[in-house]
Amino acid sequence: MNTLAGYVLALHIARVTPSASSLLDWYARQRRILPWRALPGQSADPYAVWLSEIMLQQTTVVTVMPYYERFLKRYPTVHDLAASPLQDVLSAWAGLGYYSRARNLHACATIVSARGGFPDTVEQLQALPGIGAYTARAIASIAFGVPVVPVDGNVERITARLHAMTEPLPQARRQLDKLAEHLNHDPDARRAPSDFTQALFDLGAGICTPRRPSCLVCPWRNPCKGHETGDPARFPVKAPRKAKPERHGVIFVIKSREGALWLRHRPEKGLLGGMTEFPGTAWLDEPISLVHALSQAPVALEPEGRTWKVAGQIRHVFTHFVLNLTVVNVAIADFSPLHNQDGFACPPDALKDQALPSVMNKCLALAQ
DNA sequence: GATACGTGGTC
DNA sequence: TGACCAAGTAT
Repeated sequence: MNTLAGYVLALHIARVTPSASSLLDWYARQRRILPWRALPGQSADPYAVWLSEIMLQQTTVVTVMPYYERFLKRYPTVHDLAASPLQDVLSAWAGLGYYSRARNLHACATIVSARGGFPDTVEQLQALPGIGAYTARAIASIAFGVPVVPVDGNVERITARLHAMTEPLPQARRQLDKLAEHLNHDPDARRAPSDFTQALFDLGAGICTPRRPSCLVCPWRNPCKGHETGDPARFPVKAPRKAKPERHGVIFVIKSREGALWLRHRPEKGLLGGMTEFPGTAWLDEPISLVHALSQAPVALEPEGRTWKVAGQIRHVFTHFVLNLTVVNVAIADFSPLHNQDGFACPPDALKDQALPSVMNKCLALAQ
């Protein structure tokens, strides 16, 4: 950092110095009870903290809750998770999104189980699959009492508001990291790393919220420059996002007389990596003609006894594109003609154990 | 640094 | 209705 930038930064920090003790006092009264969170005076279980942190990446607490409970019941320890086949883990993760998390979760569990437990330093944690700069610091501070501040969306928002930062994200990220780190210079924060980290999360989730922050009851209202501007909700400033392109495809829900469905596994990497899907065309920028698509069905649709029908269309929004799928129902006597195709027959009662992502459940719902 | 990577809820 | 948002990571 050059001298001028350093000077400007020092000036900001000198002007905005919230006290850790006021936040910790607020947290002692207002802390949320969460299943992965230790009660006051107890120490957190690293496995529970890790599992919750991975699930909570870009995902709300409400969404995570039932998945977390199910996972903990199914995999009580990291060793149980490590011993499970990846497909079972993907099935348990299905619907939660960002499926590389589930693949990395399993890989991480294997390593941790083999070494006999989680490491307790930021550096060693961050070397594990699926654990980046944020999660390593979250686990280290919450589970092991290491005095570091994990910078997630909450901490970014709180910090950007404290300093009324006008530099837009994501460019401002490096500067926000620096400013957030200074929160930890307060000895009161360093004395209680676990509580301080979780207090920041709760402040971000309950008070310093994205849309309508409740500044009147905020323990850090006083030094907050964002509050001083009268419109704290405009921080952090964000760069405009790019428009999502549309993609199109046709998908076949092929059902046998006995009610079994023909499924296949997606490639291990990339979009919905390792998840289960119905066979179909590639997803392309332009709509594909139905006639052309039908020729790509895994089974010929002509012979007597096989019927097909367009069930309808589904529209599904992914992170970086919008997918339009035409769902075609195909009725077939049995799966013998598909024997050499890429895929497998799934009996009705085995469907719940499949790793079907939400987009595929949407197709299934339409087909039935 | 930019891009790929899901989903469901809210206003 | 659509745009934004949620405890980010890997490449």
